[in-house]
Amino acid sequence: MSANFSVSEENYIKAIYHIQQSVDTVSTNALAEQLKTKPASVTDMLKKLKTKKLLHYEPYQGVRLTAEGRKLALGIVRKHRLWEFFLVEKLQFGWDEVHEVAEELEHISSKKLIDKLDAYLDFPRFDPHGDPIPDSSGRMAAQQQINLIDLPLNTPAEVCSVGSQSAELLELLTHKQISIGTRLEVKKQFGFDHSIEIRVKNQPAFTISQQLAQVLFVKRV
Amino acid sequence: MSANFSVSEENYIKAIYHIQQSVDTVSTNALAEQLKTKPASVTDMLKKLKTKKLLHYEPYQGVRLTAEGRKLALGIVRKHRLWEFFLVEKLQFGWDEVHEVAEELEHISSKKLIDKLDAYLDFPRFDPHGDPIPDSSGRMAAQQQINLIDLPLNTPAEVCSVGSQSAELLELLTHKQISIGTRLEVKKQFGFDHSIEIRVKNQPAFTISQQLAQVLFVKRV
DNA sequence: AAATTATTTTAGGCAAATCTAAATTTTATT
DNA sequence: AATAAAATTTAGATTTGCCTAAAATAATTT
Repeated sequence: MSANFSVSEENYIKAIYHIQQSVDTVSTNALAEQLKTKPASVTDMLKKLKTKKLLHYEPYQGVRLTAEGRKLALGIVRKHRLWEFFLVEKLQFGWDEVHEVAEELEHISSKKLIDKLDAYLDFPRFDPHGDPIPDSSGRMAAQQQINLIDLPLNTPAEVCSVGSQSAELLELLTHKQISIGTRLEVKKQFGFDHSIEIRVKNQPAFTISQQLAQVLFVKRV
Repeated sequence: MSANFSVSEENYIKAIYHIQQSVDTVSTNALAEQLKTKPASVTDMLKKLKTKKLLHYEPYQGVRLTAEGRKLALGIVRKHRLWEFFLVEKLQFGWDEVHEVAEELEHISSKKLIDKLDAYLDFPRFDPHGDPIPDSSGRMAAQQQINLIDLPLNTPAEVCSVGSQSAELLELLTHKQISIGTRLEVKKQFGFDHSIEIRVKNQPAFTISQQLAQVLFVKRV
């Protein structure tokens, strides 16, 4: 039954899946940038993947995965995250050095392999970055969000929710230029007042209070 | 330093390596058959691999790996056999169902991965088929040959050497249609006279004496 | 030694996945 | 609404790895 796709095709499907986490329709340019290729190449591949019914695509209208495409994407994500878990848990890799290797391993096709690996690892639900691992039928836990207070030092993360909607909080966030999607790392933690020093992009680091940190939820990136 | 080769290139190098175990120089046809491709395609690839200095090749003269080619081949063999060991030992695959999956895994490029896997498996010296696993510098134990007497029941094996050259022995072997390369399995062992019943390919099983079995050396296949 | 057969190489093409440059369509701006 | 800018697609090439058919070379047989 389940067809056989090239590494390239799988990478396109995976990239579309990831971009669709934040926008409904994926643009040719966004895909080209993500895949480090040229827009013209993307167009070619989209036409091919459309004939394979993995995505909805009309010229100039962007692209969305079909149910079948999503299923394939979840299979690849499952493999990627299980292999990452294996590398960290069993082979003692650091969680920050597993991505590249998993990018290769995720294209190994044997379903039996991945299901046996899953069982061997005792069906982990989150990978070393905190991202949920789809089970063999494609279901997975909601995105794991952690409190900024609990984010380890020097771990890239992205603000994904804020624990209050008060005007005062929003004013403070605006002033600090923090919003949903802001990427940051914690550089220092001060035990005295539990304040933390964070760094956004390449800007200079600055300090935020315990009270503020406690209402910010992030996911590792 | 170590360059990056395509899956196809690696498969050619590996095939040449294996064929060179029994003959010094590998013919285009032999390679084509092993790789399930056409001789013309082989010629193309040989020309390419020659420019990469992985092999010695002159038109019509067959091919031999260079030291560099051999090193690459040993790296691939190492990966293949370590993954096979992993699949059987940790993931509970049967030893007869790991080959295909290992054919894919052997092309994962990370050296760090394979060295960590090696350590995790506690540096095994033989894979589940009894073939030796090269260490990280390419050294490996001699081919594991065992006496036919010691071959477990129902284990496919191949005759690889004969412990005597006597005419009488050769006559007997000819009559039983056993030669180097014959594939067989032991189906029964009789304690009374230590004779064993063996089966060659799909032919009916037949019995051979203890004396004969003792001079036949096989390797698992 | 000549002729036949088998092996190997060359020549010319094809499909996948990419690229650059040019044309087209959409979106944004005046 | 017209124009400028941005995004996207088309057209035409390139590379890799494979193919078939034909030519060249080597090996075998008579």
